[in-house]
Amino acid sequence: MPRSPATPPRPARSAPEKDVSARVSALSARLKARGLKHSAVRDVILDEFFRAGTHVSIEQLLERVRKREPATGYSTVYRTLRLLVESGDATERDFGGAHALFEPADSHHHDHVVCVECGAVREFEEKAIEELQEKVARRLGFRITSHRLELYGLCSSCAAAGRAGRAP
Amino acid sequence: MPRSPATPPRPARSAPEKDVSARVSALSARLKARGLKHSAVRDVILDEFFRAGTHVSIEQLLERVRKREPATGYSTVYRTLRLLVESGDATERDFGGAHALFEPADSHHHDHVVCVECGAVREFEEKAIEELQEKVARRLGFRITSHRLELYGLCSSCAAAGRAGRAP
DNA sequence: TTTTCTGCAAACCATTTGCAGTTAG
DNA sequence: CTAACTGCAAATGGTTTGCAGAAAA
Repeated sequence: MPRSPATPPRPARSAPEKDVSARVSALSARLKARGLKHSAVRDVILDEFFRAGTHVSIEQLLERVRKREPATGYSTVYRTLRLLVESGDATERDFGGAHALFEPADSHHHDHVVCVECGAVREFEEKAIEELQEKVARRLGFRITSHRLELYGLCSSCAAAGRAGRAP
Repeated sequence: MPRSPATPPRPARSAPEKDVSARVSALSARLKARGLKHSAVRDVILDEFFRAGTHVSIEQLLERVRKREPATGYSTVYRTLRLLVESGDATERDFGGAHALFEPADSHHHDHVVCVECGAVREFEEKAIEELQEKVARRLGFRITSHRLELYGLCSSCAAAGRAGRAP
């Protein structure tokens, strides 16, 4: 039962202002077309979600959102994220930790490397691996619809920290 | 949130008698050395677990065990499996379904292909993929300690059934 | 007004654990 | 007799859902 740290310390890249607001308003329009209503809280959730740019848990996102909308409840964030997943704008990931993590759904497929020490998540793409997966599937007579590839280990910082010990 | 069927219909290979009993008694001895006691119920659980030969959930295993030891409780199976995982004799898997699945820990590493229709699980080994994973890790500065690769799709039977429709 | 949104609290549910009685050694 | 084992029932803990009031359209 691998347990990943509750709060990945490394903030990672965050999306540039323009990208985020454009994305949010486009999405907002799409939601409206679905007959859904507009709301301030939801806007903040969307904004913070796409601004985070990394894999965030509901709790982490809630924390960010509450800085702007203090009364926000867990369920609202939960339901909004669910909405995004259903509309295909977010992807739910389970890296074995306690909580599920969510990330904006990019158009391009990618897999993940997860640091078991600090929880940092990096993405990668390796065409050759995908091809080999297809080959294996063919060999076994399977028609693959999706896959899941995650590498677990130590990121360079944590590996270095480990070698050096934790002395100040 | 992928939901895999509760009861994989395909029984898959089951280990030959001799292998199982040998394995069970060896394990039993090892447990005794740990200061643990011998018990009829536990023996049945071990026997059924290694006899199953495939990925089984606690519930599935419990069902088999109860045919021989009707009074057996869920927690006992749970605790025995936990014991096996800790001793390195079993591996816990999570293919996204409701329950965790367990399989005897073989010495050789392997990955899985899972049929999303019937829940069948096949194992495979692809050295080339492992090597590419190492390459990717090196590129990103990670020291990999483990990984997880699962292919999801339709097995040949389910694919065929799908093409033919469900007519009798 | 009507429909959707929200926060809160309760419900879910697989998994864990506490407990008291049973059993192996 | 002591320590481990067992079944049962209750506790956990993240995730979902029911509900009544608030807010859009």
